[in-house]
Amino acid sequence: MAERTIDRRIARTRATLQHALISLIPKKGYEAITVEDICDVANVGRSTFYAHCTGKDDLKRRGLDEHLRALLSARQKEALAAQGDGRARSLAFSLLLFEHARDHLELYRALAGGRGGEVSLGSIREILSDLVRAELAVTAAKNLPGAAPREFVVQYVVGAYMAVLTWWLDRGAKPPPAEVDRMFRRLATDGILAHLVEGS
Amino acid sequence: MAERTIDRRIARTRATLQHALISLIPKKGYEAITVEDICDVANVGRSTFYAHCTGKDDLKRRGLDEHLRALLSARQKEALAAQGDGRARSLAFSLLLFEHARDHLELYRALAGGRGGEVSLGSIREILSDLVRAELAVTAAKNLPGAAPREFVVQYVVGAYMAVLTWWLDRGAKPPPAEVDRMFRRLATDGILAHLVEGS
DNA sequence: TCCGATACTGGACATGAAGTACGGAATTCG
DNA sequence: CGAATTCCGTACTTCATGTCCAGTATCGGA
Repeated sequence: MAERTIDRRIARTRATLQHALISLIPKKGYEAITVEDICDVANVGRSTFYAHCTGKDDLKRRGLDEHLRALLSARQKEALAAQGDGRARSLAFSLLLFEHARDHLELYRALAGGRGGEVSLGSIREILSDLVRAELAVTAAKNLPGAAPREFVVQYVVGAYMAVLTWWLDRGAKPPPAEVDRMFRRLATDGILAHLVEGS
Repeated sequence: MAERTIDRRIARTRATLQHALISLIPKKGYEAITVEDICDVANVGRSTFYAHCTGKDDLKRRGLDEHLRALLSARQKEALAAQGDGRARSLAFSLLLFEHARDHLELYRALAGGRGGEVSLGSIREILSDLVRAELAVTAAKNLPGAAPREFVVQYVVGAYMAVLTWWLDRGAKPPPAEVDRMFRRLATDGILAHLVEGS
């Protein structure tokens, strides 16, 4: 309502700043980047920078949120399609996110890979936690006595996934998403024991 | 060889600085802490601080390393004992680290819990990766075709463990270490599927 | 016990980044 | 085209970092 059509200058500046930040992260590492660096690369005055966001973290968060929104909508569609299919595949987010990461490799590598990724990984982690939590709520009717609490399982799965994702990204996203997805879901559902004894 | 007996003044100063940092983290969060804050709490001149370490991160790392060394030696003993037993228990580090964390709750909560934990978690993550890697090298003779690469499994397991550990710490380490250890190792070895259908 | 060596004090200083403020130039929208 | 908005560039304040140094306290060895 408030913002009908965004001024082209604003859009340009924001996009330029985003791109500048992303391009800077692999070179210096997120922590070492200064606001002046970003403005320098983007050819934008520092005053202008502060007119758009309150700092480095803010800029990063905006960019990440924007891209994750796209993934979320895709995930929504997938979920609906799976419901139509009759039964949703477990850990459905996995393949989706792997593919999304591959499609925006530079972005993800900058945001989540190696050093300096901790900040934005928090956002992804939370979103994933919600997805897994919802999925477990359907699959596991209630907490069995003696079993691990649901939140425990959520943390377990999401933590494992995040680790695998960043590892995959750091190594250049070599194996195709489908394969990485298969490996992850196999480990998660059947455990490492099954993985060790059987082969495929 | 070089440092026979450490000067008492040095030992005092270092310990005081460590304690000051630890006590500050829960209040302000690691990122917001300044060197002056630490010196203020510790009643130590800033010059003195820089005579001992190069900065905030350095101080933190030293403290963590020191405490992890203790754990490592314990782990070594455990590993030897298990070998004498005939067969080492899988994921042996789990119980050990949970117990160690409980015994140094404040330290771990400050270092690994909530916000500001990302820095030092890196150290723990690396150490754990080494342990798991070594364990897998024994258990899984070689990479089966079609199976996930060993490093993939390592990242998976360590990521899951770190997530569970920080979750446990953030919630006050309520369940006893033995129970958390059991839940984790069950999930890791048998997968979440087994956890969902069976109870215990 | 005493003395040389070593570590701490406390303050001054340089550096560099974070934010803020504002007049004038450029661009956009209607 | 004209009014409104945005951007530029510069200057300024604030704050934390890191270094340096002379004086003082404390330690370890003889």
